[in-house]
Amino acid sequence: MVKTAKHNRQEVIQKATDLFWEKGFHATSMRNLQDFVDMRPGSIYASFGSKEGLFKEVLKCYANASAARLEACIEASSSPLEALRTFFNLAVIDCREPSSGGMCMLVKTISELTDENADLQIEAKQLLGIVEDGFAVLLDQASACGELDSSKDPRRLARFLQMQLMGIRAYALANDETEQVNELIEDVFSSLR
Amino acid sequence: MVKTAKHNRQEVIQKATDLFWEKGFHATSMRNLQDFVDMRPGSIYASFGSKEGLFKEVLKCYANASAARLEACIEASSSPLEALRTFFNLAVIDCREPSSGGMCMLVKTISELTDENADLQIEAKQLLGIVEDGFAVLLDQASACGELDSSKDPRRLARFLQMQLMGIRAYALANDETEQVNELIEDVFSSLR
DNA sequence: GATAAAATTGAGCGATCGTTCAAATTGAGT
DNA sequence: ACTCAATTTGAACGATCGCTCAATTTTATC
Repeated sequence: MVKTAKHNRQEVIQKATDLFWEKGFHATSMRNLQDFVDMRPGSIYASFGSKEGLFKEVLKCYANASAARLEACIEASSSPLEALRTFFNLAVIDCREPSSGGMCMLVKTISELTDENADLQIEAKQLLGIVEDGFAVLLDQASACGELDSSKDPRRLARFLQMQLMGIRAYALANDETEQVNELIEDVFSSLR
Repeated sequence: MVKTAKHNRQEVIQKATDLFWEKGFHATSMRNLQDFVDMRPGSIYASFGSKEGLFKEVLKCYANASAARLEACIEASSSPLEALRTFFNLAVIDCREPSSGGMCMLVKTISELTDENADLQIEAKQLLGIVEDGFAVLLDQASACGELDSSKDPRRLARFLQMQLMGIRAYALANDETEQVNELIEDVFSSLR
């Protein structure tokens, strides 16, 4: 027998992601969430325990989706660097669709939260590390197949790329000129060579 | 006759900056501010009109201070690129002192706020533009005095640098390894040549 | 020192916050 | 159909939100 619960957990998390991503943790009220996912407070608290609990679950799903997208870029591309390039383009496009909040949700979370909610901060930092690890693996491959100057340290390059992606998505928030943002991606990847 | 008001306006704004920068707009309550600047609500509202009004004034002062710091870096340096390098180092150090919020306050603001508070968003975007203009002027000089390959477009390079600075400060939030952050600055400036 | 203007105070407004829980509803096993 | 556990509901809790304003204190002028 299939799941018959009125609210599919993944759908709820997805909707909560949309809202949290756009408005941030503090500016999203439980009443906003109740309306948006069409659940009453008791149900939400029975499922997720607290606003923080729901948010933490949202962060995990978001990071999983990011890792999955990077994987998809790899399979759709013929080389490691091309995969990274595709991933960057996707991230910036996602950044621009009005439904999303713009920046990487993990960065936005780290930026917003303080020592209150320390556990959420730590969670977000760890999840960012996972994505960076994915970059490092790809850059290792790029180095191995000669697509990248093998004298460069892949781990350091991964940090460099992670930083640049954060920068581009932040910059895109403040500057609506799509062409200029695309030039930034261009500049990043030409600086790799 | 000198100003004898109990609360110097600039001091109040500076304290408010510290609090807003660290906690963000939404997470900073008026009661937090009342305690921190030691003023009662009536006084604050008489001076600044609203929480938004105070925040907008804080943003302006923050941007002015940034521009002034860039100017100071220019005077303390012997070349345009060296001035930029000093400015980057300063920004990242400021980023790391625990009193401040870490990221550039303007980026953090744009990241946090939504269409509610649209005027604050617009304000922050414009102020960011001013800093970028400062970069462009410096890069123009660097190009003129041969410190920079004159085939490169200074405006585009200014956007590139602005993006990188955003990226580094965001990255520094998620990664506490000072050495790795310094390597990032290294990488950015070596990619300019 | 009397007086008027300016600045500051703090109790408290209505609204909203995250959260709880007794009651109502639903779904599976018999 | 009946039962019982699981799920969902929504009114309501105390706390806190941004903010107001009559009352008080401070300051400037004479």
